[in-house]
Amino acid sequence: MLKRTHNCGQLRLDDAGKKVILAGWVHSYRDHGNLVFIDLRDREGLTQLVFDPETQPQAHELAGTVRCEWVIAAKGLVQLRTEGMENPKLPTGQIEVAVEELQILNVSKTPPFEIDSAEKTNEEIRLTSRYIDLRRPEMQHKLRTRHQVTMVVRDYFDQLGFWEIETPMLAKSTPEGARDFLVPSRLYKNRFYALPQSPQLFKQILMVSGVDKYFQIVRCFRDEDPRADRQAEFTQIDVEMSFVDSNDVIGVSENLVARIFKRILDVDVAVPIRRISYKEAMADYGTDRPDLRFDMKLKDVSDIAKQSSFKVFTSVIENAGIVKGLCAPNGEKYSRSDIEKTLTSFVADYGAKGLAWSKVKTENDKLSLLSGCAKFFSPEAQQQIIELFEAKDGDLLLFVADKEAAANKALAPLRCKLARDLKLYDKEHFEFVWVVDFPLFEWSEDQKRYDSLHHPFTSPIEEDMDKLPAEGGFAGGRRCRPDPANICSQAYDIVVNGSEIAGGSIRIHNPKVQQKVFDLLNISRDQAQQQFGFFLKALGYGAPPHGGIAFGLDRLVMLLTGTENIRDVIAFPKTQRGQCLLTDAPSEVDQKQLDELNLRTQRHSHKPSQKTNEQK
RNA sequence: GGGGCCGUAGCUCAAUUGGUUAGAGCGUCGGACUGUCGAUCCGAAGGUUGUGAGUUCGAGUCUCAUCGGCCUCGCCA
Repeated sequence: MLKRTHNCGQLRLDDAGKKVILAGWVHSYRDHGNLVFIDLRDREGLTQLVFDPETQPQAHELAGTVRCEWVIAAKGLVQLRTEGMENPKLPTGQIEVAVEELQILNVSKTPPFEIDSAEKTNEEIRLTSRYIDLRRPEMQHKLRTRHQVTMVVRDYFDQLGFWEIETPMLAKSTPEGARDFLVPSRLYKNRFYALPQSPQLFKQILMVSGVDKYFQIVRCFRDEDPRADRQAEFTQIDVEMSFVDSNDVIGVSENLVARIFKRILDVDVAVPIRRISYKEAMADYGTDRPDLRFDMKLKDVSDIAKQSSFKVFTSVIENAGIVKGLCAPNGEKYSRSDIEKTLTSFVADYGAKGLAWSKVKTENDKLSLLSGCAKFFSPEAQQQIIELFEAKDGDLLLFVADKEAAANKALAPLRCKLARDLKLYDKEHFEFVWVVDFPLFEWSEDQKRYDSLHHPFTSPIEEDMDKLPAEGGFAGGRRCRPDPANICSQAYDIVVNGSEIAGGSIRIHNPKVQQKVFDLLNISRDQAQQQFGFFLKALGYGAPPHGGIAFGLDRLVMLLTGTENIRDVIAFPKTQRGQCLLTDAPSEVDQKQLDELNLRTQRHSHKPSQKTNEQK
């Protein structure tokens, strides 16, 4: 076999005159009868090979038989291309390799889709023949970027004295959180491991162990329905540190983010990254992961609306609801029917019962509200609204009247949709923000109890310790004033362009405080012992104050590569229904395997698993 | 579990109101061709319209079911 001396993206003008050997895939061939050209591709690029029947008849003849995606090696002379024949689209376009010897290393069937037009190809086919899809330069760029990010991460944490430590994949099922993937135990009948939703408890225990600074690039599993930016199997950059407060973790994290964006995209991230409180985020943007590339803040107009004659508004306010809205700059381009069909049905998807609107127009040298719900407002009220939103001629005001949480739920995505439609931001730009001061709990109406907003191991701020319910009178040495709804946590999320890329917190390191949180979450003592006993016990043996954070690697790489689809940044992703189209997992198993695991399935029909796209 | 969009040649798409033998580009195969780079020119092959029922004289088109893909609500401590 000819051993390559260079890759296909490497040769330049300066290399002219060198004898080289290249190897790769036939990207395309152009057979002129006389000359044959082959664009040879590997992950580094394309190089043109030229075969001349006059000088190398043997190689030329063989080249005529070659087809796309065959694997070949070619030995020849690097030469300048004839004048006027350079290809400015290729980095190697100044030169070509005049082949003297050609070896066919392997033939290939005709690929199921053309490499060049794969961008438009049905994803189902791309996933079924993933090995072809991954040959595409765009996909290789994403694989490479992902690799580069993990290398920056490892290098960064190593320099700061962090240790990368692996934690078990076969772990214990936890009652809270997402649905677990279960793995039956062969040695213990009726017992199961769970694949980790995150290494949360292990990393905290590593702090108890004195590891001090831990990180891990780790696979996590949550058995919930996928989305465009979510897979059941995903990767976290998991971090935990001892003897730290929020600012320490935030500092380490934002410097990492800055380094990643600098190294990968040469983008400077201004550090420290600004912070806003959860309360502010919810009030101004209706979500705890606001997209700050554009302004268009939400405003509560309840005070003005309750004096209107609009029944929808007044009755909602009487029932403890609010009227909240936003001002879409130049939103007049939405017609009445756009608003009443498209936008109204958009917010309806998020549970809004309606969408009130009004356009802002200049009349007699004065801004006023026009059409829609304008007629329900007095001229004075209209002026108040215009001032509140700082509305201008041609703007569109949109309102949702509902309970505060419901209004936010509809308005936050509406705000993003409008910004997208109206092109209010630069797609290439990144806007970072820390969201801090989350409440520790939120009331769950379904379950009639409090729920952790972050997770149950998040610590309250010192000042709010005494708002936890009493447990034998103990409240961190202070008197108790139970007020769970108003406990502020030491949690923090970093949000980029409306996407949460990391979240973390300072943890509870006092077993008594931890126990009280479990109590409040209505986790019984028995249950807590059974599920978290090992952890509570560990906290009892000198747990240092500690905290950490976890980054979503997949989403980070999506941002860095400008991808909207998480499957594009995962080499072998699953479909929306959790299938791997390449391998046909999940598949049925032999009865023998089930017997060994002491498992009996409810349906015994053992039809052979269906191959989706068998190649001939 | 709910909602939406989609499924026609290997790939991307077309096919009038339900009406003749389902078309095109790319790819594939064969041939031609002195420098191409999305080569060009000539020719050919390639289809159970995802699957199954139904309505109809007649279904790619309408109805129902089903399978699959994507988006989304719920869900995702």
